[in-house]
Amino acid sequence: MTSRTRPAADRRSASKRAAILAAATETFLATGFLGTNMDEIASQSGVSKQTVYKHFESKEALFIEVVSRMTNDAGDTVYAEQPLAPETAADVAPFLRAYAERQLSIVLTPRLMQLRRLVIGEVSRFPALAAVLYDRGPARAIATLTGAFAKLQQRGLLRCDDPRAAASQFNWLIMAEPLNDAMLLGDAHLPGGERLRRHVEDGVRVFLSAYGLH
Amino acid sequence: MTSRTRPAADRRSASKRAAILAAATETFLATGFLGTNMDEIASQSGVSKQTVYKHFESKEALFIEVVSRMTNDAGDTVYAEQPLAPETAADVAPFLRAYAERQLSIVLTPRLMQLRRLVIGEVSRFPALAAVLYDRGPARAIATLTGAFAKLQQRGLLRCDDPRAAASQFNWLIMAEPLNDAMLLGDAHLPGGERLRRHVEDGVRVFLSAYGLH
DNA sequence: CTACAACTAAACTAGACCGTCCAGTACCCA
DNA sequence: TGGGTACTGGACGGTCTAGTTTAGTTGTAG
Repeated sequence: MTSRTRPAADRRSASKRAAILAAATETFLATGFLGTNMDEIASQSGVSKQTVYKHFESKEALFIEVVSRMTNDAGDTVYAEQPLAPETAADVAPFLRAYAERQLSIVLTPRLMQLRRLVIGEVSRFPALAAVLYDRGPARAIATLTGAFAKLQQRGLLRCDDPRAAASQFNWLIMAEPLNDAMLLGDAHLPGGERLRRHVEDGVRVFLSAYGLH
Repeated sequence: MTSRTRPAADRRSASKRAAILAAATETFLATGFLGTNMDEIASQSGVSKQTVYKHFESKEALFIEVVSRMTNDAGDTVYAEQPLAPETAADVAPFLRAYAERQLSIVLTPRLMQLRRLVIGEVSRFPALAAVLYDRGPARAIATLTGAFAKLQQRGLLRCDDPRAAASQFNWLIMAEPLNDAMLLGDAHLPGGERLRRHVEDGVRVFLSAYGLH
């Protein structure tokens, strides 16, 4: 048994591991799974190839680790704080607008768009990764909204029999257009500032025509 | 000059070309651009590799041809016939439902989902292909809807100042959820029958709460 | 029958890439 | 100081693949 804790060596090893993960993340995002080679990752992380294989069993294992990690981090960032549901009818629209703008500005970033493209392109090779992204992304967003809408319904601030359906509709009313455009047309088409605000405004108006107190 | 028309040889050549395109389509859809090899395409199409390279300059050229062709064919199928805009207020909801169901049932097929995944996964390598898919897909759908909504607005059957915005909202209210789910969770999650009808029903109801006469 | 174009089958070139191996080095701990 | 562990750097085996070449076949047109 050599396994008495050796803090210095462990710290060194951990930092190498982190460097490998960082380089692998950039490379996989830029060139995809098959388009990436392990020599490149090693050289980009300033580490020998042997060390890469000491930390990760194979290219596939490294890829899975990279994508899972990024997906989880992104999910945690988006849902770090839960906005509280409003108390009065007048607060509903501002609440929805604030939620939507926050959601859009966090999710519609070049890195997350590229992660999404990567995962979608590898659905047949790595279906589990896509399932995780689904779970940490849209599923989590809609679950959160469902909870908020159910509360609003109880307080008589929203007229929705089916909070789950309303949540999905709201989510996609807000996210679908910019997400789809960016997916196909590239990150240059991500909306920002005034465009984003108007888009949210329009979506919330339509949603509240159907479900608001009016 | 040897180029006197030789119908028999030309027919033979054209059918080989078609066989290559068919095999290449299946293979690229199944395994992606980098995951596909040219020997496989040759053998699947019952043709020598030399003949593949006689018809297509390179793997890239063949890929571009395959994807462009499939994208255009799909676009033409979806928009083969334009449903006419309705004349009376009572016809608006059924018209929207019919449009939506038709659109969904044509677009949400395993082959088109796989094409979309393929193109999205190759956005950085082949941005032009993604732009074409955007053009033949969502852009065309929204343009068609914009025209219909403008007509309905003129006839006083819809209250929308901005037919373009309304068209985008309607399109995504209908398409976004099933499209996104299928993209990440696979074709097994494509909705059909009763589920699809209820989804359309819900979407149309929300849309008409905002833009209908009532 | 001849010329010719398309095609076949298979070998081949040239290079990329995953994963392993090995000899030697740096660093930490007792 | 000695022992052990992680790391380096480069070579290497084995495999795969885009694209080319070569030698020979088929079938059609005139």
